[in-house]
Amino acid sequence: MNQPTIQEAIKVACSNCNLRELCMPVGFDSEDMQKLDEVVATRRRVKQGDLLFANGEEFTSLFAIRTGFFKTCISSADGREQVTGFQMAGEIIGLDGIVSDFHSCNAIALEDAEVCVMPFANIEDLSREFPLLQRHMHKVMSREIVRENGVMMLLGNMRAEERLAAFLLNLVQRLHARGLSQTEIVLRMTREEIGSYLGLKLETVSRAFSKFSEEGIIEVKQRYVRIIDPEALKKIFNPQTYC
Amino acid sequence: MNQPTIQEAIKVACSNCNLRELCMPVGFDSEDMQKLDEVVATRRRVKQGDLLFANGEEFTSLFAIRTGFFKTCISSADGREQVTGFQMAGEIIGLDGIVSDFHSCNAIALEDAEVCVMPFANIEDLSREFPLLQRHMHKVMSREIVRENGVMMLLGNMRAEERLAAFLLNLVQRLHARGLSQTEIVLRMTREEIGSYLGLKLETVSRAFSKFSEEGIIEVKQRYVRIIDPEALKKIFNPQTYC
DNA sequence: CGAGTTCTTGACAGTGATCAAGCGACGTGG
DNA sequence: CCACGTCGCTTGATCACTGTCAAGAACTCG
Repeated sequence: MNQPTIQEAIKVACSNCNLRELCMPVGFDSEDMQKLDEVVATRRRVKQGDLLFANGEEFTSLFAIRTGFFKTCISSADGREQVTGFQMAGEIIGLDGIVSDFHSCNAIALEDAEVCVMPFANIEDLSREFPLLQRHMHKVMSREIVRENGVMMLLGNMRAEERLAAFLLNLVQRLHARGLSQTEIVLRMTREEIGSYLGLKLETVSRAFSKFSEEGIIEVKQRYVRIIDPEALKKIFNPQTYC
Repeated sequence: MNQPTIQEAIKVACSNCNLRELCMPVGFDSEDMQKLDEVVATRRRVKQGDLLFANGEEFTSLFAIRTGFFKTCISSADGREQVTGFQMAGEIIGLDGIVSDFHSCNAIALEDAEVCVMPFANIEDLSREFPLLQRHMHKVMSREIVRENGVMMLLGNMRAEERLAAFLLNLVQRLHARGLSQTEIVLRMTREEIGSYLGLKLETVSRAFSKFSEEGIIEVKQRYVRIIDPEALKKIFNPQTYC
């Protein structure tokens, strides 16, 4: 579980990465793009179940996910765990560490993964040189703040089925943005992890899946989920708009 | 409610502001400090109940709170409201707007307030010039992300009394950092607003206050709260550490 | 001083948690 | 390739915390 992960020396450039539009700013000419490649020091592989970083670990780098799927989670002193997010290809992970120079959550790979290691010092240096990169980093952080605002709404105001509907819609939307199906999902996380993210117990998550399935809104078979009636899901998530 | 707020032309400098250490980076020499004064364009007064900015409004500036107390909140399509934070003197408000150039929440003054208007363009320009300022802004955003992670833990895993204990401890700690009492609070928000922040109904908040009061942990009289037994509060918030 | 807002408290209801049992999928090793 | 063990998932029964509804008290502010 805790073993050090393989550090790879392959130096691969953002400039010819097909995920560039997801994790890097757009609008660079090819010359500047070369310089921008310096944000990525190395790549690193993380096996399923392994930590990308852990709570209390020193913060040095942000990570751009190239392949794979992560969860971030925090635990309270008495051992209760809260999943704070699920991250997929093209997303940036590690922002929690900036404020104190130590990570305040665990990042765990839910499937074998590869990340680009971006030393934060490089990011800050290049941000001073390239306003586009500076702006991009600000937007990445602001986006995370806004996402968490939305989660607070989920956790504070929504009922179990609304939360799950919102979760599925968000997931499918992000997967679709990556060229995957708008209707079919293979979940990378357990019912318990979904429940932790949504402030529910795994049984409640399971029951909500079953209910949606009975109502013909989705088809569920373990980790496989097919969305049959996305409008019905949106209606559950957001009743008023549809009344 | 929505009327435009008074824009004041008084140009006041960070360099001789007693809140500088709360909202600005430390370690500047006096010459650089002069330049840093350029982040603040003007000040603005906001009356109790008025909006500092509203959901959907164009984002141009961050605001540093000089005096007063704010809440930020979002509403779902069907009108449910979620308070996403309470902000006090020295704190920065408006980070939600960076990602899309539009604000995604409402910021409402809970008492008459004055803020420093910091055009974001100024902040970005000066951040490129002053690494200390750049680092500071990154930390401010990261701190907000980490704070929201903590709220997710509250909302997802804690029970009503744990949430209220955490809320009171957090509030008193922030007030103490501003030179106010460690034991006495005058709440600026209603039970309903506290409840919204904590994912509870106002009656539940009221009952938790009453329970703490009966147990001799706090003394409550409407908005006035005195913490008699902070250790008991910490124990409620975080049971395991004390067993 | 009075109207309206905020807060408290009680009674009851409902959503989701808890406890429990069994099923199904998957991976490993014989 | 099959048997078996483990882990994850489903489903049922019951319980408890918090929500809802209601009424009245206390406070605030014009």
